[in-house]
Amino acid sequence: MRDGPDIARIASLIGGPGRANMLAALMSGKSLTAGELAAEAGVRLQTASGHLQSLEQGGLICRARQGRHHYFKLTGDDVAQLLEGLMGVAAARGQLRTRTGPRDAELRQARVCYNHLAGDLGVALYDGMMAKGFLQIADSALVLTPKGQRKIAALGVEVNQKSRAPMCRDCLDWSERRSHLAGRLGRGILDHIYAKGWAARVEGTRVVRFTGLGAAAFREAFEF
Amino acid sequence: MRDGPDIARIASLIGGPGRANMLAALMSGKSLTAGELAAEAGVRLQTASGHLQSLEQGGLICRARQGRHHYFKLTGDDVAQLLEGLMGVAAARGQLRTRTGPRDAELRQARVCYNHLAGDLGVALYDGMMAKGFLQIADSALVLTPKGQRKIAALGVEVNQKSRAPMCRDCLDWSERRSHLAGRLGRGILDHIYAKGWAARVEGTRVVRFTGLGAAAFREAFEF
DNA sequence: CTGATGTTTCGGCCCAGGCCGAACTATGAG
DNA sequence: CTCATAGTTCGGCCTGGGCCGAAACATCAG
Repeated sequence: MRDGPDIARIASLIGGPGRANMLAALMSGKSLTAGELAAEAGVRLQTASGHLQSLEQGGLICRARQGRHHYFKLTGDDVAQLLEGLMGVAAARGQLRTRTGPRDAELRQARVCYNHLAGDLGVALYDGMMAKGFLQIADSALVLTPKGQRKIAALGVEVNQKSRAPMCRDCLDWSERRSHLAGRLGRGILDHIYAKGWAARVEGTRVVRFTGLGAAAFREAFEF
Repeated sequence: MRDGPDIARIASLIGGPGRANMLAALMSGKSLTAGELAAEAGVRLQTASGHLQSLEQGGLICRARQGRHHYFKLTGDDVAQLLEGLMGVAAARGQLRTRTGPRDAELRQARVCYNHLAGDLGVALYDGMMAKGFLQIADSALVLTPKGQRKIAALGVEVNQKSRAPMCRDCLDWSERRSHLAGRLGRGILDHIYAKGWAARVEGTRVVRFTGLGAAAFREAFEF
């Protein structure tokens, strides 16, 4: 089977433990510097530098130089989705890195999944919007109902209209085994959460930490 | 970033050139024996045997013994989808294995993509069903319209109702840069094509070879 | 200019993993 | 039973790639 695109190159790129950790870190959606990524991956800077070059050359990440810093991010949604898929398969196969710690609880509570909200709260939001009739599954595909559209507009959630990415997409959580909301709307809602000051990212992790009031306001706004 | 499922193990499993070739071969949807897979990957049997064990242990493929043959197939749609995603990213990054030959033309014409039809003809079918109002994109998600449901029923296409997989899904071609139809319906249609004798698989490849009459009947039935 | 910080390049060590030849096990055909 | 075919296990060779220390390069702050 010598036909088709070269899967192996890309997969082996992701497959190195160092590079995989870096990519996982970049799933936060933020741009990170070489040093930060080295720390995430637990390797020295030189090693990281090499990996980052490989990933860049492979087209999985791209680099923006700013002064003496080099910021890296995933090249696009397709890469993020691929990594998500990998996590899904890995999780389904029980390939969890057995490590439960204090940070873990917060991660399960609310974390960022590339550009949208995941974790308990993400799942709750999804379920709530489904129950209230804002979202609906039409023929196994997720749709924002007219009622949902009005709700979103009323709340002032801004959704990127230009992107060709799907409006709603469900994204399978590896911690919960349930769906949460991704796609342009998922991103818009997370941005809205930040903008309203309901929650903030915990530096250096994927944890999204809600304030007490913020969590309440969030639940009230989206009625779940 | 020590949290989350262990991406690296799975990715590196796919990343080995030998194993990647085997997986690509299994994307045909057919079960293949160890020997066939060894040939596909271009390695000796002993090597293949080792790889197959790794893949099995990693949960990407499963084995069915039948006499002295061991048949392997992908464990599920999620794995196939993951591989598809990899192909997509690889193709988008221009990582095509530059190899054009006589077989290539047929592959671009009509081939199997795990369990549904891809290639020129697959894309044409998709476009046609869209144009005729059998399929529709509702909020960036693919839906089979009532009209489409009647059509499918009239043709006698059998769709697996039990599976929880989506009814319609679009699947991005790496040869065309366009969508074709996947999901339960995509599978049902391909089965229908075989059942009607419109086309048959070319042994050992992903090529789907239509007969002259078969191609005409296919186009007429689905009105494209 | 000098010094501090962030990143890359170079050279070398080392080991995991790919591959194969040869021998062994299982199933089937006669 | 014997022979043939499909697959696995074992042992060894060898390359590729991961990682690091040291040194070079780049950018900024004085």
